[in-house]
Amino acid sequence: MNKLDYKSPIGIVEIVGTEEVVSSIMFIEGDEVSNTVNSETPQVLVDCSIQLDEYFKGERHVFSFPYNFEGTEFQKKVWNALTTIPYAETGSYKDIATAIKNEKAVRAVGTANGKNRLSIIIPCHRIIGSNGRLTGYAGGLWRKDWLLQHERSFKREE
Amino acid sequence: MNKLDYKSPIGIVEIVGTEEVVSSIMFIEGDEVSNTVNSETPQVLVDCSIQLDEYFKGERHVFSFPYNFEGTEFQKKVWNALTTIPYAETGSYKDIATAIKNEKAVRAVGTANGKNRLSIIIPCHRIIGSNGRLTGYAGGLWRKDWLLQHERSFKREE
DNA sequence: TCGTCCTCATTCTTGCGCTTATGGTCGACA
DNA sequence: TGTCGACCATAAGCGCAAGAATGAGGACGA
Repeated sequence: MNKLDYKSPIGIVEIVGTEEVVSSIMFIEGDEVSNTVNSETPQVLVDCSIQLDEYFKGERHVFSFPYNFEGTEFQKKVWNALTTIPYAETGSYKDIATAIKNEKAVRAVGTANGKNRLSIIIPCHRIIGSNGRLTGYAGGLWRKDWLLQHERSFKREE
Repeated sequence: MNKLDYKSPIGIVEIVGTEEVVSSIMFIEGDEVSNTVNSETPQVLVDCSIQLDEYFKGERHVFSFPYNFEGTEFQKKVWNALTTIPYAETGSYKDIATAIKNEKAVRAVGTANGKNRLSIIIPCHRIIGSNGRLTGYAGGLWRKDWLLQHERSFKREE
């Protein structure tokens, strides 16, 4: 597996993938970059890091590079539903449950959410509790909070 | 479990049992007696060792003290069949298989035979191959051979 | 005498199914 | 606010059952 680290304002992001697709984008501990770009780094990983950089600058609201996620049927449905939430907006776990026609599977949605390996791209951070609380985030609640505020500050006027 | 060692001409025999019945009589390695008679030794174990001594002297052909064996239904049938073979005589594995009305279970008889824990009392040593070979014995083939010759030399004239 | 195949209860090994515990929830109620 | 019960997919823990391997044999052919 090829790896490439991107240094974001809120920590190192490790990008993992094959020659053709990105399979994992995760915040990792520490503040040192271990995997830098070299002659063997697949172009897709470089593209990903560039788009992430644009995202953190507030310039990019939508991503477009090849990625794939693997999981159970249920998880895929949840993750696909997540991508329908627009930039800077939020939805509740129940909204997702309803969207995939399994209204009572709110907790299962939470679990599937936590299994997502494509941070930021699949916007887990836009899912909050029905009461407005953040409730949880694999990368840490403070990052979830930061990401939401970041998106709101760069929201396009309509 | 109470234990008592008996020193036979062909090695130490370990007698194991409760206060009332003997449950195991096995040849063990080494030539030193570890468990000797003391005030706590159940009478049944002492009786057993006495009868074994008589057997090894050629004086006893039939045993009579309380013992019990545990095993599957099949094993019990095999072991019961074994006890019908008279002193100094032999039978084949097939004979036993036939006796328990399971003629083709010759190998299974061999396996059950090997699981017997009451050496000498249940005369595994009297079972030999159809071709006359000894084929096997948990305590070692040389002991099987010795026991058979021993019994033949003390066989009662009829 | 040696090798091959047949046969049987047991034990060991796997794998599947069921049960239980666990979460990034929600809603009602106090 | 805090507590509590309900609801859902996973993961992990168990139990049981089917399959493979084993062994103290026997019959047969080379």
